[in-house]
Amino acid sequence: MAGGFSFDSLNRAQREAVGTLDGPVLILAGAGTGKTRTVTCRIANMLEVGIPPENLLAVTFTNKAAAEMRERIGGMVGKKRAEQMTVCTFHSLCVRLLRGGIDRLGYKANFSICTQGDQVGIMKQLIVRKGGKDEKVKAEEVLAAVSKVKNAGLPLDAIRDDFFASLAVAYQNELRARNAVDFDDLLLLAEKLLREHADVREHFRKVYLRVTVDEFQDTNGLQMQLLQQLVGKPYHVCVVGDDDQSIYGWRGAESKNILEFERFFPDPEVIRLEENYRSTEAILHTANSLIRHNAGRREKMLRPTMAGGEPVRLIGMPGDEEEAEFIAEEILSLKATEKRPWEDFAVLFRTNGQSRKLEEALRKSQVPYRMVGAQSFYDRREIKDVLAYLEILDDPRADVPLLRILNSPPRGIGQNTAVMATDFSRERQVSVWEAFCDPEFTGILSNKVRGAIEDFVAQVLMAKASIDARTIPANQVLHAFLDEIGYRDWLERGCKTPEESDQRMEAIHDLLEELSTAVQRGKTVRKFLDDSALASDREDDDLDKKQGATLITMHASKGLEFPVVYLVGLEEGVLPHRRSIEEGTKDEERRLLYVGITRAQKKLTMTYCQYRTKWGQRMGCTPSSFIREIDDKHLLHTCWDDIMGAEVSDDELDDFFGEMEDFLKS
DNA sequence: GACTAACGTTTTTTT
DNA sequence: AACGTTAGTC
Repeated sequence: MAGGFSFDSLNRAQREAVGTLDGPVLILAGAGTGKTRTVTCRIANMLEVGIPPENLLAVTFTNKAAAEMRERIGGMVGKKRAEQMTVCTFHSLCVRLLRGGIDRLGYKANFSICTQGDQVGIMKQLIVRKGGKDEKVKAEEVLAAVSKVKNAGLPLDAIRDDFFASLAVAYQNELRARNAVDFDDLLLLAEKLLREHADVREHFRKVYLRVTVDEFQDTNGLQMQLLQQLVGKPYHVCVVGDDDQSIYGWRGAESKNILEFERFFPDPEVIRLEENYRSTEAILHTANSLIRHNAGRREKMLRPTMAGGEPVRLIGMPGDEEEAEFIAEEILSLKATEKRPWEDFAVLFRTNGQSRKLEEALRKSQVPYRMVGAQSFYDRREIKDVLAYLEILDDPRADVPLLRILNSPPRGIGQNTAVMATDFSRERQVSVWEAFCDPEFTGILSNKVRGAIEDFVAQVLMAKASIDARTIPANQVLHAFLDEIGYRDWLERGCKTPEESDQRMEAIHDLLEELSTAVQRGKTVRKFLDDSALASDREDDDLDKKQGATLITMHASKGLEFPVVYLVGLEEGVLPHRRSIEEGTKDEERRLLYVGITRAQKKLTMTYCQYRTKWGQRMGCTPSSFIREIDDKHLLHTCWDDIMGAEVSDDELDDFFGEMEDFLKS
């Protein structure tokens, strides 16, 4: 084959998938069945048969997955062609569509993207405005309801609770007034744009002749509708997924999309990848025996290619402290006895809160580790602030970032002034910035506040002019601006420890660095901001660059694999999570455990505790109900006492001999 | 408007 | 236990 890659190493099903390029294709790819390899080969094949790269669209679940996929395809067919393809998430794709056409939907093209934090901030204000100070409704709860109806394609007044519904409407008006959209709006508006404007739709259908969607089990109803708008006859669309790994139902994901794919795209070629190359028979048997208990699956069998293997261990621990210490100590000893690098080990947990004890134990045992997920780099306050400033310098009429940084650092423009400015801007249908520049507004303020606003406006205009002139790189202008307004000083003063201060300064430095490379590569500031808003990736996000054992949530572990895996906290209320029991979504928790189990290649250990410390209080635990469902053919059920009992006696023996030696010497 | 002290709340998972 | 929010003070 010409392109420097061949299909020789693929099995029959994989080869069929790679060779079937026309019409709708549904690839059901169980865990560890070489899905990524198959998909990348399939796309490489499209390029090989002469389909131009710019006509290919591949949608992934995360930006990181997108970068990886592009990389791998680049390795097969050359970097240049890989870079001409569109590989991105649904959300990034929507930004791309909307930057060009959102004006047709009544928004201005320079719309801002609200992240979670922005949304919560806006909603909190609205709750106070509409319900009073003592209103105890939680912003997150209302937003969850809003998100749910948006993703279901329902109008906002479909929310049952009247107060919630009125907040939802107010929230949407607020976004609209600030020319901002949230994550759901990106999908909603892009779908609307394609549906209502035939010329736009036809344009993109001609651009994206072949569409591939990865992790299809995690798409929601809205994304499915978007896909339908995007793909016209003869439906050259390929979706890849595994309904057993659908773990984002709480975000609106509908495994219905995969179960009823043929309803949307008739008569698809259905290809099953069932041969597992990742895990031992013992691990796969354990996984299969668990997932059997879910109803309404696309029945499939994961067939092991590695017979036998070590039995899966299930260990009962006294408490979460012992659980963490046990794992830390065992990693330490396995590293020595089995000559494994730290990177071979992963500890998977249900909630981020469980990581603290594990981190402490690993630190104590001096096991290097890397935390994946947790607080996103882009969610850190200083990062959000700096990005807000950058957005202001790009376009000061953006209300959301302006209100964010209006008084950070304090410059005499407080809450009251902010409220007055937003009220004025709402009445006049202008941005807050324009209110600031309007003498009719500044005229009603005290001399002191007016002066503060005028100074601020002047500072921003000065820096903006410098950015627009493009003689000095944007990162340098921003850097100088932050120092001029005293942002870094202020931030540093607010830090309690020197370490905290170092961390925050470093984060800002890293961001400016990122901006610098982005600008050098010819990206606009706007594009940089868009990418940042949608980036889930952390700091030096490349997992491979960091060394150490991996600490990760089960959700974030999807798509990864490790030779040695620990699944902790198999307790009722933790996994399955208490809330899933209340809401009757235990099936999803079962899939989550299934995902966790199938991350393991060689050695799997699951643990549960008798008690767990929660909010500084010791709480009793009962083992997870899932434990009963697991077949014990390859299972070794022990407890901490048994294992430690043996080791303690060894230690005691050592002590005994040590004392004897001392005695003899004396 | 800014700073401090006590208070209450929290922990599902993420684009 | 740790964080963010709120009330009270300067």
